[in-house]
Formats: sequence, structure tokens, C-alpha cells
Amino acid sequence: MRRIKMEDVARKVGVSAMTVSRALKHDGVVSAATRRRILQVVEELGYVPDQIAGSLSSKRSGFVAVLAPSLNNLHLAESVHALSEALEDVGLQILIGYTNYETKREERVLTELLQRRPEAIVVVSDGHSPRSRKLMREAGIPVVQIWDWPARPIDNVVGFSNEDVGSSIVRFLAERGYRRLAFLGETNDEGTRGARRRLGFIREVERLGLGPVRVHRQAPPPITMLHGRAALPHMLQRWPDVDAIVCVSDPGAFGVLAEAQAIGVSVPSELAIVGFGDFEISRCCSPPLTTVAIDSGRIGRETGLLLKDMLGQSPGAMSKRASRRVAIDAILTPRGTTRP
Amino acid sequence: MRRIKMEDVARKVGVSAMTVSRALKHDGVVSAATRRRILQVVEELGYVPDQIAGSLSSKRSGFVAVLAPSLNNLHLAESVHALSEALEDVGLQILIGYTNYETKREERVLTELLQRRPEAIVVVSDGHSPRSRKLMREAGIPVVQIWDWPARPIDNVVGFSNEDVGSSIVRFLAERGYRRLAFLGETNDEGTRGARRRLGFIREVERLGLGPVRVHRQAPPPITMLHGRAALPHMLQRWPDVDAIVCVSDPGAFGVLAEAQAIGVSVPSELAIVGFGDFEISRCCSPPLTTVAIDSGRIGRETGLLLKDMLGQSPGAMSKRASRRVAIDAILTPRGTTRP
DNA sequence: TCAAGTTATGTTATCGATAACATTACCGGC
DNA sequence: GCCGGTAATGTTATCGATAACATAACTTGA
Repeated sequence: MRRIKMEDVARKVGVSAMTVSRALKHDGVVSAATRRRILQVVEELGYVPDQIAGSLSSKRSGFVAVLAPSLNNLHLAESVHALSEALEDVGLQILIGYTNYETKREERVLTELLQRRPEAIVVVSDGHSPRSRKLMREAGIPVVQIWDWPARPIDNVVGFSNEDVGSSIVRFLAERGYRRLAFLGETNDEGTRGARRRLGFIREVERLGLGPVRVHRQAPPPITMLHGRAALPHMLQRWPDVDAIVCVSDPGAFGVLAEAQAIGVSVPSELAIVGFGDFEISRCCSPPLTTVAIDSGRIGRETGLLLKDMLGQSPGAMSKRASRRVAIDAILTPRGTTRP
Repeated sequence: MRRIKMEDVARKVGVSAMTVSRALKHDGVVSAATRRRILQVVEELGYVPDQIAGSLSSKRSGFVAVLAPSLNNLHLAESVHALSEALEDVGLQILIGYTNYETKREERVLTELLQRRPEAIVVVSDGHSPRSRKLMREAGIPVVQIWDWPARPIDNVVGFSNEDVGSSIVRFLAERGYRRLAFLGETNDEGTRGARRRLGFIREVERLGLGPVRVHRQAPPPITMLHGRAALPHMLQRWPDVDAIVCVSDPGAFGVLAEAQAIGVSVPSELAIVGFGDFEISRCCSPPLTTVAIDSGRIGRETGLLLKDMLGQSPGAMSKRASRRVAIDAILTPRGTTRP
């Protein structure tokens, strides 16, 4: 059985296809009586508009492409979810591409997404290859980098400086008397946000003259709770005198805490632990984790607002519009795994 | 500047647009020399094929629609990710719609997704309205319900029985001598998978004659760690003699455990706790949580295989093909929050 | 009473690729 | 030297909606 199309509806109502199209798009230009009949027939026939044809004709795909390493990270999932809801009222849908933290993959996935003619690109700002940057810049649509604060942004930014987060954690610990700091991070992490937090950590440790830089790389991103557990014994063996461990993110930090409790290292008196992300676990464990809180929902919402604003402009204005940067607070939140 | 299209490439190479199309689709029918030149010019001009036009013409959107309550649940995020990777090699992309556990929303989101002419629908099997079921059934494409084992499936199924999970947890506890079982679940959860685990719990408690049914409903889904913490005092007050708490999922169970430790209820001697999902936290906390393990990646991969197989068939065979059911194991995994 | 404006609807061309069919070039075998 | 067959490429129509322009009906104010 052939699929119902707009013309079938039109014929049955006794109007032209164009009138049906207008009635469905709430053009407000179709008479109330006609619209009513059209909607009724649409319902009767079970007509479902073909947005592919619509997009081709109107040159508006209704898509926003999102590039993320994965959504196995609750924060990113929440940002994307919030973005999705923010864009709902203007009929924009999200098209996700997973990069798996691999630059090469990002290129391929980006190429595929661009074929769908998205109206904007939102990208979690891990490392981008020059080719990816070029593709995005030349796509002729707004680009928003989120979850970081790049020095040379491609276009718009909604995020915060991961490097500053790393530095401020070091200052925070130093102020509380911790002196022998170590960082638990990722391998193969060139360009990731975690790597930039590590960079901030290293710079600040050096700036404050806190002795040798202690960096342990446990596994490729993302670092999980089990990685945290596994890492602690190695780190204690390598640096028996370490008095604070800064973790690339909360799951890893929780793992370190769990292992410390299991092997009888007392937190925070013998060892301080700091996480990142303010995941629920950090609030719920005992002692609760000192961490850095990011409002991931807000990142999604702000990105949505920014995009709605940009896409609301006339298309011609696109090329000459200014890029924008929206700063999201990263709030260092002292809890029980660091002393007061 | 006008966007480059296929014809621009064709003109520059000195062939017809059709030849360019064939070269890009690896039709294997274009001579090696011509293809090489075409690919070179594609690169030079930075040509990006317009898949919207391609889809309209070929009647293949390259989309698989996925309906999920949200991806704030790590398991679902993993299933979707795995599905996405499984479909990559056949050029299918995922289009996600978030239902937020709301039947009404599901209908709307489904309607929007169907306008994109997906080639299949994958739906996390929470409650569906009759209208949603009708829309899916009449879409003329394969439907896969995942993460449950419905009695009257719409079409294909990849999952397990949540009700059986609920029942088997009760049997497991009863065998170990627990007698006064309570369930920590969701409000507003008609039709959710969590509600079916609860149903299985209730049925088995009644079947075994384990006394009054104790069900506590803390909050709308999903139940979080903090919900678990908050729930325990209420539950203990309501049922001071309770000796085992079955939680709708691991985060809630971890919260209960954390609170029990905080208020000095010893686990598992005074109170048993069982979760669901085998989230990382359940393995990493102390004592580790007794839970039910589901291979969420496998659900995604099996769904991918099933779809690739179905979509590989001739379109005509669609209407008469048989629905399939793939059973995924739900493995009750005894750990430290229940006695041996 | 009619020009000018407004409202509601129709007609035609078009978006950019691809399916289906048409054509050309070339090859080997008898 | 000609024929049948295959390999490579071209031509035309089409997918289903919508933009842009055209037209018809009706209103209103001088």
C-alpha cells in the first residue's frame, strides 16, 4: 500500500497541496474552517508528513549536530538532554555523533553528520584535528564548543576553563596545608578536557614550587570507579609520602576513596581526595567528596538559547555575526575528603 | 557563496552527475581512473553530499529512531551507544527521542521522529499509549522493544522479563531466610520497567505468603542515590521489622546502603539490600551490592544485528516476515549486602 | 460604486540527489 | 569482419514537500 502523501489529503479535502502544507505549519493564513477539515482528514488517513521532502524544499533540516565522546558520562548526557529540550519549541532535533575520544573518529563522524545538513554544530571540546576544525569552520553554520574554554575557539563557546579548574584545585589544597599532590588521570588523552585539568594542575604545582610533579595515568578516558580503586595502591607505592590526590573526575575519586577505606588509609587526615563534576556519588558517599560542581543542565540550556538566537537571525547575517562566549561557573565545593 | 553540489563536481571532472553519485556510493561500476579523478575534485571543492536529497530520491533515510526515557541512565546510554556502533557499518544513524517517562510526551516525540522516515524504531519498553502502539505498528517498519519482555509485543523484542527479575529477587531472599521484605520504587510509574519489577516482587511475596506487601514509593523515576538515602528512615519508621529492601535500581540501593551505614544499621546482618543493574557503584562500594546484572552493551549489539538482518531483506518481505525475540540474561549476582 | 487593500487559496518551479532506462565503447570468438 | 555481450557512462523522470508568485473573493472607505 502506497504511503499517504500531502496530495492525497488535499484531494480528499478538496483543496490544493499547498493549503494542506500551510494548515500543518500553523501559517495562520488558512481559514479556520478549512484547517479543521484538513486536520480531520489528516487524522482519518493517518497522514505523516515527510520531513525529508520538506527539508529539501525549505532548506531547513531541523537538525542540530552534537559531537560528544560518548554519553556514558552522566554530565554530557544531561547537557545533551537539556539542549534537546531547549530546542524542542523551535522544532530542532538533535543528531548525535559519538567520537569515543578518538580524533580520527571525530572526523569521520563529523563528515557523516554534515551530510545531514545540520543547522548548527555543538561539540564537546575535546581535541579536534585541523581537518575537523576546517570542516566546522567552513560548514557555514554556527558552531558551539561546550564544556571547555578554548583559547582559540572555532566560533561560540559555552563552558569554563578546565585548565583553571586544575590550577584552582591545587591552590585550594595548598592553602589547606597539603604539599605533596598527585594527579590521577588518563592515558591517550591528548586534547581531552581531562588533560587540560591535568595541565592546570601541573602548572600550578610548579608555580607554587610544590616539588616534583606527580602524575599517574591509569587508563584511557573515561576513568571509572574501578580504575580509581586500582590506581591508589600503585600511586602509594610510587609516592609513599603523597598527601593529596586530585582526580580527573568523581568516579575515579570515589574509587580512590573506597580503596583508601579498604586498606586503612584515613581520609582526609592522611590523604585528601578531590574529584571533578559533582556527580551524585560525591554527595552521597561518606565522607562526601570535595569536588568541582558544574551545572551541566545549564550548559545545555545556554547552548540552546544561544542557538535559538543565532538561528533566528536572517541567514544573510550569519557570515558577519559575532561569536559569543558564555561562561559557566565551576564551583569548587569543599566537603569531607579535604580538611577545613 | 552557493553550496557546492554534485553537478559542480561532475562539471569540473567532465562527467555526468550520475557518475559522481555512483563513484561516491562505491557502486564498483565506475572505472578506477574516473573514480580517482572524482574523489580528487570532491576533495578540492570540499564537496559534502546532501543526504537529504539523497534520502528523498532513494527512499532510504538512513535513520533508526530510538525512543528512551532519557539517557541519564548509564545503562540505556550504553545500549544506545552500542546500537549506534553496531549500525555504523551499514551507514545507519541513530535519532533519539526523549520521553522523560511520560506517555503523552512519547506520543509527541514519536510523531516527530516518524516524520524523519526512520527505517526502524527501537523503543525502551516503558508504557506505551494505545496511540503510540498504533503509530508504531502502522509505520510499516521493524519495531524493536528493548529492556523488557512484553507479553504482547508490538513486533520484535530484545530484553528480559522485569517481572521475573522482581520475583526471582524475592525467592533469592526467601531462600536466605529473609522474611519481611520491602520494595523501594517509583511514583507515577505506571508502565515503566521499574513498575514491572515491583509487580514481580509483589506477586512473589504473596505467592510465598511472606506477609503484608511493603512498597514504598519515593519519587518519580529515576530513583537516585539521594532518594535512596532519604527513603530508608521513612521505610524503617513504617516497617520497623523489615529485614530486606529490594530497590528498583542500584543508585537507590547504594543510597539505602549509605544511609544504613550512617545511622548504624548493619548490612547485611540486620538489613539486606538488593539493587538492579549492576552499575559500577554496586561493585565498588563496601560491602558490594547484591544486584542483577544486565549486559546493556549486548542489548544494543543484538538489536543492531537484528535490525541489520531485517533491513537487509527485500522491502516487500517486510509485511510477512516474522517477529523475533532475543532473550538477554538477567543474572542475579550475590555480593555483600545479602548474607550467603 | 469602484479602486485599493486584504484574506484565502491555487499554480508552477525547485530543492539535490538517485532509480530506471538508454546509449556508447570496446572486446573476443567464429 | 561482424555479432553478441559486458563495462562504463549518460539522460530523464521522480522522490514529496515548499517558496514564490499568481489569482480570486471579499471588504472597506471615499
